[in-house]
Amino acid sequence: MSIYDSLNDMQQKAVYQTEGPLLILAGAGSGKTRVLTHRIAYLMEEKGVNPWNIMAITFTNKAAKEMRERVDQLIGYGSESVWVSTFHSTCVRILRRFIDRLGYDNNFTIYDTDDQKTVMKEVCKRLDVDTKIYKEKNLLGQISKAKNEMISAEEFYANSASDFRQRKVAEVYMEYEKRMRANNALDFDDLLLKTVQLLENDEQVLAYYQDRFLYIMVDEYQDTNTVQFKFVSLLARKNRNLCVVGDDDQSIYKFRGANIRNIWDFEKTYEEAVVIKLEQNYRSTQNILDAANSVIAKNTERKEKRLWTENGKGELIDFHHFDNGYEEAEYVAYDISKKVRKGQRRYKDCAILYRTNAQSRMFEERFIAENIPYKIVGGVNFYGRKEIKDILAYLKTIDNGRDDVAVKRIINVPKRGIGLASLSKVQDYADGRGIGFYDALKEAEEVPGLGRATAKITPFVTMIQKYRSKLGLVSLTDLLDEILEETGYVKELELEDTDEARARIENIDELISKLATYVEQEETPTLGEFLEEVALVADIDSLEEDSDYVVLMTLHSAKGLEFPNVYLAGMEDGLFPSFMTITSDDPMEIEEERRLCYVGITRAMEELHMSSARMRMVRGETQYNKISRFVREIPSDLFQHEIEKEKAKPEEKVGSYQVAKQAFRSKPMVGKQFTVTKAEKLSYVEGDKVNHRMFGIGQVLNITEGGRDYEVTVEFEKVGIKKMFASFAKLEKMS
DNA sequence: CAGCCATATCTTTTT
DNA sequence: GATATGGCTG
Repeated sequence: MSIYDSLNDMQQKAVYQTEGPLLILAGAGSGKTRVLTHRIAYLMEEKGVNPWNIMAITFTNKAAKEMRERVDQLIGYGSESVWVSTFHSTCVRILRRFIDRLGYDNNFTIYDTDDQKTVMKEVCKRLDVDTKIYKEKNLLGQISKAKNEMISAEEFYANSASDFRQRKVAEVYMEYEKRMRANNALDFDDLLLKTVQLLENDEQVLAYYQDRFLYIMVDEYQDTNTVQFKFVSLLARKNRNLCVVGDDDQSIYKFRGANIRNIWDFEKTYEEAVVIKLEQNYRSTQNILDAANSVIAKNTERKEKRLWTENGKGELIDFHHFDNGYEEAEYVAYDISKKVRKGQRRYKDCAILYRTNAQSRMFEERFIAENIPYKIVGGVNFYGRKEIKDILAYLKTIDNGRDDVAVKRIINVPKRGIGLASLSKVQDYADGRGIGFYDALKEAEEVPGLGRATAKITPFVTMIQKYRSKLGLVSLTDLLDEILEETGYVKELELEDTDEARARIENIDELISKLATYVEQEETPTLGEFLEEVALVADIDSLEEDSDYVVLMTLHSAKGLEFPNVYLAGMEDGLFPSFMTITSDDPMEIEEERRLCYVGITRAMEELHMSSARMRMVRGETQYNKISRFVREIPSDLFQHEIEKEKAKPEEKVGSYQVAKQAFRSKPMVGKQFTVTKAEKLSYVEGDKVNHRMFGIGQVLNITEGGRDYEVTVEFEKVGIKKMFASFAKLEKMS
């Protein structure tokens, strides 16, 4: 009796296939982590492979941690030497050691999205880029895309000669790179990109890692992008023992550069590859799998798989159509507390999954009212909070004096009376001398025109220098305490005496204990390493098994998780699938959305609920959405109740109630609203066909005269009924 | 220079 | 509806 006997035939085959390229197509819930962990165990125990010659790469820290724990349980020795980590931390480890060969300093800092934005703002200012036309976020998106495709700033520039806009973006890209380098900082994309550059340009380093990682395993392969693909290929080129695990039906990160072709073309890239399909599902009931299968079957391009299970049929799917989002939240809250009260479920058995983070708010409000413990994953990341970023910026400044973004963030926090004018003088001085911002601060008295501000800057510099000299002498926790004490950061919040300030203090306390935990864990804790760890955590990593709360998160965050009882909320056309994908010309977009739905359904083990709302507030405007097409793709005999047919004439639904409510609401504002531009007369009337630049063609159902503007209700062919202000909507009448 | 108020934009998803 | 940004004033 060996540990491998508990695996099914296909799983065993995957475990025993240790040599050469291997593609494991693992359907949802088919035990792929089991296979990977057993495979690692098998390599060590039966094949005598040294643990440090094995590498397993995942996307999240949570997955990495889980894998390591399970290998530990399986073999109980040597597992700590197996290299199990995420793409990003793997790269950081490599770069910390060798990035000096690319001309960077080895103690580079990692910039998150916020920091990138700050840099981008400066870039735009410097290059005189009109951020009304070229949005910072958009520019960063283009740069990120280029980096994911391994296009350097220089190449981008060379390719942009013909297009004015592209040329502008190229200039921004170059300046952005220049600043990142000056700050000795890398963004998330750089971590991968620089590592690949290093491996490509430095034979020594490449050979070192190729000989180190003799067996490579990659989890969630369907979500790898071009750089990640390149990274893995380079490492595996010599020994070719590359095992990738994934499910093309769960590829949901295209927007982040993931290339589903990587998994589709694996057999072309590695001609000798062995392919193994895992289709037996151990997670869900047959009904849930049937629903998932029928939805995903609508996709045209995919590797055929059909999940089956030995579990019973189980319960039917529960679908509800509510009038609005409040009722939806109310029902879910009620249903969960009922089940907990009856002892059928614990809170942690239940998860609410939605398309957009914004949807979490209503559930949150309801759960607070009903006293249901909950945890929201995603949204504003803990490390994205203002107070946390401020304090981390202090630590970063102390750790790496070249991190201008960090210095600028805190130089006037708490208020020291150092304003923008002074800062730009310092910046000019720094630019003129070709030195960093912080170094310029050190020479404040040399900076022309600073005047009185010098006296405010000097104490700040002295303080930072003091802490810097203390590094390594006092413990990190003491250092942080001193900083908080000396700057008066917490004291200021205490004086504020608001709920918000108290929440911020709590967050700071949590950061303190995180630092303390880190210091305890590590043999030789360093500030730099702590900052790095912090930079690479995702929110999902914080999910704890042992606490009992309902989990709320986006469908994206839910990938890889499972819950006995799942609620898929907001199943509406326009929300899920989103307008963007409905109106897109590219049919692949809706397919990606459908895969997301497939991911959602397959999270459920025993019970699956779905719900839609007829009316929903989205960014301050009311939308009337139809039931999601995905719901209708599920055979009706899988539902507990019959789902209403689509209304032929949806006009009734808008009805008099809506008009009356609208008139009522706009009345008190009438007086002053007349000053606002209001079209004298609209070019269309009820019943006309109109065109909207986003939503396409539709028919005008209703026009209401509000105080400020006409409110027009239109039923669009693609996205359903929308209510909009005439002056914003810019509807064009069609003949 | 800091605090207040008006406006604009957001909503797809995140390592 | 909520938040980030920009402009204005004290």
